[in-house]
Amino acid sequence: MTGLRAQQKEKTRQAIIAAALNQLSADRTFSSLSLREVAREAGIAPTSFYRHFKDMEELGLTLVDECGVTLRQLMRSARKRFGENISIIAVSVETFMEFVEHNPNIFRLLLRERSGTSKSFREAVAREVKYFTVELSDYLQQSTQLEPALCQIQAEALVTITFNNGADYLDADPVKRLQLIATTTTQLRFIAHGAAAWQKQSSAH
Amino acid sequence: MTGLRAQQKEKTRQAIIAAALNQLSADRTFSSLSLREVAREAGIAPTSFYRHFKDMEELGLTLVDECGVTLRQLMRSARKRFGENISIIAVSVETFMEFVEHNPNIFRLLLRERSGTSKSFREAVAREVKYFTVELSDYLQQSTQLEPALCQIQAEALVTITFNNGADYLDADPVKRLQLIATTTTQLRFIAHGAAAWQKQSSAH
DNA sequence: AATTTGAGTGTACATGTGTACGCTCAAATT
DNA sequence: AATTTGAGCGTACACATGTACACTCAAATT
Repeated sequence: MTGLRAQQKEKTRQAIIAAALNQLSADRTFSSLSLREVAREAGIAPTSFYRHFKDMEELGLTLVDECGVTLRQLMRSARKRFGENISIIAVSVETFMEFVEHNPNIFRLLLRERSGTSKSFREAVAREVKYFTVELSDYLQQSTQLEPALCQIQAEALVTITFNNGADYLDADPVKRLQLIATTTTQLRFIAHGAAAWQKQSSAH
Repeated sequence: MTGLRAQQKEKTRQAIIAAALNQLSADRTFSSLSLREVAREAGIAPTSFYRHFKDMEELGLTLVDECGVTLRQLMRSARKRFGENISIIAVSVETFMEFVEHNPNIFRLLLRERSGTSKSFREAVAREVKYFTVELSDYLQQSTQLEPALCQIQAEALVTITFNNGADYLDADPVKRLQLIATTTTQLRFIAHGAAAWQKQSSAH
């Protein structure tokens, strides 16, 4: 009892999402997309759009949420790859950059709307980044024995660096991409090292 | 021989710039501004705009450049405040956040157009960030004796962290702002500490 | 079999946009 | 004093947008 009707609806809903994602590129902000254009590419009349989303904004928030799901899957897969003969930092960076490489448009959406025009967008992105940060902070806490507050600050720095280098990765050629992975890894190690030293120093004050 | 005519022109040119800056706010991207609207606020006819700028894009690039000038002035003043009884990291963070506080709209412009739609915009912002990074890297090199490559990577990380926390600073209330200054300072120290340790470790390999 | 529902359509409209074109008239140049 | 220049104006146009409204017609419900 799938509901043949509901099935079709879901199908065009996906077509709308796909059309929007497809139009998000290096030179297209989400807010520069038009309802009509998205509808056109999805193969429906402009007014049919409203059967699925109240707004372009509602569509955008859906995309951000979808992105969050993908990112969390990614993190799970990263944890699986860790432990053989590769450090947690290296595997995280590599996995993240793979994500960027395979989902450039949706990553660009996150990147832009993080400091974008719509408050609910900014909040949605902040939420996704927070998931990312909290899980990392928890991981650091159990694996490094550092103070919670320190883990939190450290995690925030790690995420910031990774996220931003991801942005550069988007526009880089293959050679530059390898360099970027190396640079990012080094910068993350700076932070990890510095945080550990910080705790030692302050507890031995 | 100022040219009374040229004086007037400069005046309306500044009016255009002021109007654009004024319209850039938390919920207005540069690309969402319209020529007509800017002209309206500047008190001129839409078509008069073209006497001053070829494009909205040309206006935007002018704003970015103006921002660069302001930023460099800021860095000079930061260096003057250093050395009394405050560390270079602390004074840099404070100065930067002051800049953000006093020029929220222009900082938002930088922030957004960095990953924005127009290539020439992205390049212009990248150029300004690079000035910032290079000067910092030079400073690190002469004051810490670390390898040039290491200084460069370190400077990039420092700038990334500062820039991003500046973005959060924009939307924060006064209490959160003080916290942010403290957090940022700590994160920068992590990096500085980590970079120094990195060099020791690798030279003693 | 009769009725209700709702996804998708097509038409229509008001609004805002960038910019082409020809004008004015005061400042600058000759 | 005569001429040139150019900042600013007003009109006009073609175009794209969001969405209101009344519709169809097949699937779902009764």
